[in-house]
Amino acid sequence: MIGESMLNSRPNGMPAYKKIQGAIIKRIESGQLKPGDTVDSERELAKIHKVSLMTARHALTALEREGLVQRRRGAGTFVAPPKIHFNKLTSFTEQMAGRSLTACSKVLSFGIVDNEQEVAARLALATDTRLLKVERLRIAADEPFAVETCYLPAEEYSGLTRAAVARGSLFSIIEGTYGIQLAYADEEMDATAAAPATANLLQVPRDEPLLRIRQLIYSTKGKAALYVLGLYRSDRHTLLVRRFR
Amino acid sequence: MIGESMLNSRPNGMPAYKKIQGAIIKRIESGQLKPGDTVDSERELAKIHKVSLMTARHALTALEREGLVQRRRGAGTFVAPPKIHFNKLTSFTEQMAGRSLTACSKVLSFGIVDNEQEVAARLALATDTRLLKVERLRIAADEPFAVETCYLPAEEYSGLTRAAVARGSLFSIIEGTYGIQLAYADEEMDATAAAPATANLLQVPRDEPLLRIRQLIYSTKGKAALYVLGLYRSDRHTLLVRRFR
DNA sequence: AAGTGGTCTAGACCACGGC
DNA sequence: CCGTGGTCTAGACCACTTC
Repeated sequence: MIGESMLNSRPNGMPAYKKIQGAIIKRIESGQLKPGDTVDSERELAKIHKVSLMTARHALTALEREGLVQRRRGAGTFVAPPKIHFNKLTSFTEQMAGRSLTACSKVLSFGIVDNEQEVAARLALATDTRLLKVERLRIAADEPFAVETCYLPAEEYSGLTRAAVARGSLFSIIEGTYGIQLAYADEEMDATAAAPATANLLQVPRDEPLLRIRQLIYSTKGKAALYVLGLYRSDRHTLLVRRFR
Repeated sequence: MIGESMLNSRPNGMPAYKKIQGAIIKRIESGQLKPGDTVDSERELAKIHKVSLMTARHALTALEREGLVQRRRGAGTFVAPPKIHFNKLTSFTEQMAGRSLTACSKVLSFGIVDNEQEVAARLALATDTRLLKVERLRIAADEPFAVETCYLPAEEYSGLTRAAVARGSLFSIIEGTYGIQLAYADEEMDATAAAPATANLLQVPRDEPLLRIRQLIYSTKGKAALYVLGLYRSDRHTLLVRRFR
């Protein structure tokens, strides 16, 4: 079989290891597999899906890094406790959908700026580059819980309207309409006190501690695609991350 | 050569892919490789280190997830900008050493508790389990910048003394003296206002916004090894994380 | 066209865990 | 002991970027 075209065994665009992941995720989400249950071993998965060991292994390794399963040498692979998908870059809309919360956003401002030098620098652009600046209030379960300010290079997203942003997820617009695949985000987190205007928007007292997150989101081409500054109500939002040794 | 013992090609315990990583890291840290420079390709690395493609590939893939290099299909692998080692679980001591800062700690308290039910629950232990509680003030560049409270199952770390904790890194004690390999940490981050006592320790005004991090650190066996609650001066510490889509 | 990373094969041996 | 994950081989084809 050596030398056989990959197209034969993979007519669509989905890699085999992702199919395997999908099958496992489905069994976890449907409740068929509960936390602590053993997942099919590498060898079993290889047989079931008719792939080599390395491919089955790749599927499990990636699932472990996403926190969905836990692997123990000599013992097996087990379903992890149902934590949030840490280390996974997801849009507000996607996150809320995952927790089955009613969520919406209100566009506070929408326009072009060309004098935000720090932001331009972070995006690795000339300091006078025209940037599209969008401020949005994020609301979940009828409570405001974050103010997010996004900056995008105006040239690359020409035609983007306030209405489009108000209607749907910014991520899906970028990935769908503009065909830019987002890859990862470097995030900087610290705490800050709510300024009067922000406090008012979030309906919290002045100087309330807020979680501040600055995201620099990159495309698969390694280019900075957008910059997001978020201020989160700490009583409604805690961030989860997994770090490896 | 099929079937040859692994021991022949790997007399010591270091896997080949880690050796390759080490060689690359060395060239980056010595300045021989600067940000943006191309790293040896998979095929070159395979030849140089006399390993198969999959092994060379494994080395580069892992380095990319640590943020050290950036890979672009069709183009090559490039040295990433010198960000902090996000997503890497490191001890305070290790972090400070990496930034060549003089760092020290002051042990504020050290003793056994058995009534911290929430902590015991997070460690997946009975609510009345005896826990070793260690409070420390972290100081960098002669400025206090964090208060950390660690909880460890007292039974598993019997013999641990206040003097030992004061002297060295808790991580190195756990991994060295007790032979427990730490694997990863799930961290929860939010913002909180400094209580009077905390503000005093950190030399900040009362109610100053602080970054609060709750770490649940796991061993390679998948067991919760310790719980750490940290309060960080936001003006001296921002957390960096990379999230993937 | 040449080179790169992404996916994949069909196996191998090792270290470890649980019975 | 047997099954598990961890490492590894010596290649293959594909999709993509750069020239």
